[in-house]
Amino acid sequence: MSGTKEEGAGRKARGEETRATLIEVGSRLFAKKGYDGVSMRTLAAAAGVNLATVSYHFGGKPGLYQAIIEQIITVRDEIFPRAEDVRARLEAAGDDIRAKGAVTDWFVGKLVHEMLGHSEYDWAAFLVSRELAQPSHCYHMLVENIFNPSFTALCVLVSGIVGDTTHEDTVLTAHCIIAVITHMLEAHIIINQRLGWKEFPEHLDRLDAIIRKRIRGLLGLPMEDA
Amino acid sequence: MSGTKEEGAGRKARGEETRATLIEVGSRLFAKKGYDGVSMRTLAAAAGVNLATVSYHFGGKPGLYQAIIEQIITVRDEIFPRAEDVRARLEAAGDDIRAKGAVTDWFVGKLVHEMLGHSEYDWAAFLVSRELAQPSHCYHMLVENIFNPSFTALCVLVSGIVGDTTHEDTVLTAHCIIAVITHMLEAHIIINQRLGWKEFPEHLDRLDAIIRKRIRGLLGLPMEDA
DNA sequence: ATACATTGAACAAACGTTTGACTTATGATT
DNA sequence: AATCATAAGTCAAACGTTTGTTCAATGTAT
Repeated sequence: MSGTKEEGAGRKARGEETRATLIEVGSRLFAKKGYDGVSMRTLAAAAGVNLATVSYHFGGKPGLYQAIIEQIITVRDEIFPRAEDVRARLEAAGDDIRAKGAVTDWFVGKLVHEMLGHSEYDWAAFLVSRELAQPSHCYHMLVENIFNPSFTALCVLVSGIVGDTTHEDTVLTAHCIIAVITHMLEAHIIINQRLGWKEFPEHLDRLDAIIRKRIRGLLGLPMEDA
Repeated sequence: MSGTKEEGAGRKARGEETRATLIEVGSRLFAKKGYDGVSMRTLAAAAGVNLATVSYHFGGKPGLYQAIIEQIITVRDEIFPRAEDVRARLEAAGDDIRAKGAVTDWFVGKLVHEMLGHSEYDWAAFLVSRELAQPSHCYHMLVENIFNPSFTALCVLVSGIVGDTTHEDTVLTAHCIIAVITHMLEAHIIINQRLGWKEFPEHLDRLDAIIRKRIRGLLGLPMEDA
């Protein structure tokens, strides 16, 4: 009776629904067109609210964008594996190379499903990855709360798989893995066109299998799990 | 006496130098801030010319952007290996796996040096790669003249190295290689910071060696050339 | 009655574009 | 050789829109 999500909003959360709508519509628009490519009027119209409503709730355009980033930060752990989990699985795997391969598969599989599948967070990943090439006023917040924790988890995986190597090798290899996932996101239009696919989610198993195989090879693991 | 490039411009090429300056300054600015993030006034000021000069030479903002894209297209072959060259080298390599590795090294090395080294074209690669995630009115021109020819060359390499496999595997593996190079470009700020480097060009040999190794692994080649 | 939410109207600033006058090499005419 | 008409290039100023933001008025549940 109290708070039905979609409609109603009977009692106290009258404006809370508007906030949520603006964050959702805004993140999709900003991800697709870029921060400067979206005007407040376009955004308000797409969300079905008045122009002034955005400024009322978020204080302005930068405020809405920051609210979107902050919301993404709160769900980071649902998208990206945590360093402790990676460490635990690696310790359980020990020196068994097949078990190590399984840890890699788990890691990559989670990224593929959360970032390339039709999860709630596909636009979020798109938006965040753009900040790398075109930093905004939220960049430092993202470095602290998204990029660095995710990178740490990835480094734990890489150094656990490839063993002793140089710091440079670990860092760059970790970024190779990020590269593959984010590129599939950014270039999904032309990739789907070249494969004759319509969208990734319909072929997620094939996509997952191929990416997993290539990242295994990249890490020096056996590419087939025979 | 006739046409000294930098200064003078005594005779007929009075405006030709301005055009070149605007294309160079424009490509750097568009690459860094995005099309919508650069105003005509900012651009004109950065180039040291009057605001109206841009419209005079290129007809407007979209005209300048298109001129930049067209100039990039003319130098594509200096950046990206051509499909015929890849095919020729692969045929010369035959079934020797070490020779195949050398072809891969040549391919990747060229990309690393042209796109990540301080070549003339580093900003061009940055600008073009953004079109994948955020297509402009020049997108189809880029697909025809840059993306498709480059992708074809890459597919020749991939299918020549990994042998018979599915079409999906070839396409996605080719994109994995593109992914690594373009990501190093897009994320160069945070990568350099994490490595304690200042800029890629100062460490190009290390960068080249590590990327080469990882892409060899990704393709199922031996990672060390022992 | 009160506090929160939404609305249409207006604001100054910045946007891309256009205009007309001024400057300057070039090529034909004297 | 000196002169002049022409065309190309540059510039300051203004054009009409669109931008993000603000404000006073209205609506609405508690």
